[in-house]
Amino acid sequence: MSAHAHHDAPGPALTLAARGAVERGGEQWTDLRATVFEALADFDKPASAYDVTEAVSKRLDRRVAANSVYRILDLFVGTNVAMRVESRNAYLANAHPACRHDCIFLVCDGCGTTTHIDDDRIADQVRSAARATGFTPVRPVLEVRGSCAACATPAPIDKAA
Amino acid sequence: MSAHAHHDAPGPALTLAARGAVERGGEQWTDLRATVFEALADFDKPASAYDVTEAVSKRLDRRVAANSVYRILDLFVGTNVAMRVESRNAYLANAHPACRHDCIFLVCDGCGTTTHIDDDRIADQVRSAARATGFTPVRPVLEVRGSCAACATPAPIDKAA
DNA sequence: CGACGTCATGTAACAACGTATCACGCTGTT
DNA sequence: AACAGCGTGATACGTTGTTACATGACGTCG
Repeated sequence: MSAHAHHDAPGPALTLAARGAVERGGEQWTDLRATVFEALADFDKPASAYDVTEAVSKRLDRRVAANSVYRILDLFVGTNVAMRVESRNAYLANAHPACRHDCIFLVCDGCGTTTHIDDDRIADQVRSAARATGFTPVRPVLEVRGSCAACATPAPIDKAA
Repeated sequence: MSAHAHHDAPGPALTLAARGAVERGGEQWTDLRATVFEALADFDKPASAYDVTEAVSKRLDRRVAANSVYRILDLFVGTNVAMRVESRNAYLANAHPACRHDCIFLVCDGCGTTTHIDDDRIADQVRSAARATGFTPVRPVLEVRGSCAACATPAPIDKAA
């Protein structure tokens, strides 16, 4: 575990920002929520609710119920403190809880690494294309499965030779 | 935007088109596959693999294993005959198996109805935004949660009063 | 100070989604 | 007839997500 800084905001600052966002949403910032957030933020890939449950249980040295974690994760998504990667059934801490974008996730099918782009131009086009059909967009889900630069390894999906 | 004809191709023609696409993909068009496709095409909303399993079992008047249906659905997705709605864990028959687009799904959180837009302009932008970061896109997942015109009912997500 | 309400969390059970593995039967080939 | 390849059946398992209800902390109000 050497010094790898995958988050532009360092841990404590990020947690503080998250706390602010949650409280501005009219929700409390409890110890468990803090722990869940920190555990989530420590992953550098999208983590499933069960992964987070594991991590939280380890941190607290007691068994935490998966369903509490689900609730908290949902609350985080609702307050823009975390995001859900639909095509992976997994969650990611939001590095910028302050700004709400519709971000685009780039999900590597090889290693699972997920990066994101905030391209409001594209997101706006998607939203207005939706509205043009009489649909009222609430939450765009913009994800791209593929291979990251590292795993330029091809063929993640096919059924082998 | 009323009179909605969600399947421009009528049943038999659509099934035929699907068959063509599957066979061009080097796969066989079996009776079970045909039944699965027809059952799927009969839903006007995204259907879960289990919904399809139910429907197929009813049509054939015998119990079909969910896992066979999964295999077939995956094959359909691979041959562009069906599409998967990630944010719903559900599948949709593709009304145009002949043309491969990256389509955008509009998923109503109220009634579950899902329509789709084929906007290659947006899809291309998403793909190139991804490539710009060194990522190799394979399959964009473009979905929008929200409310359809009918269910203009607001508040699909919140936790109630 | 005690009754009560509200909210976060725990517990247990369950439902939904997805995959692995091995067996069986059909079809085409030799 | 033997074999290989493929599609399917059957069974089991693992993961993901939800529901219902109980408990405990904390604040308000009588």
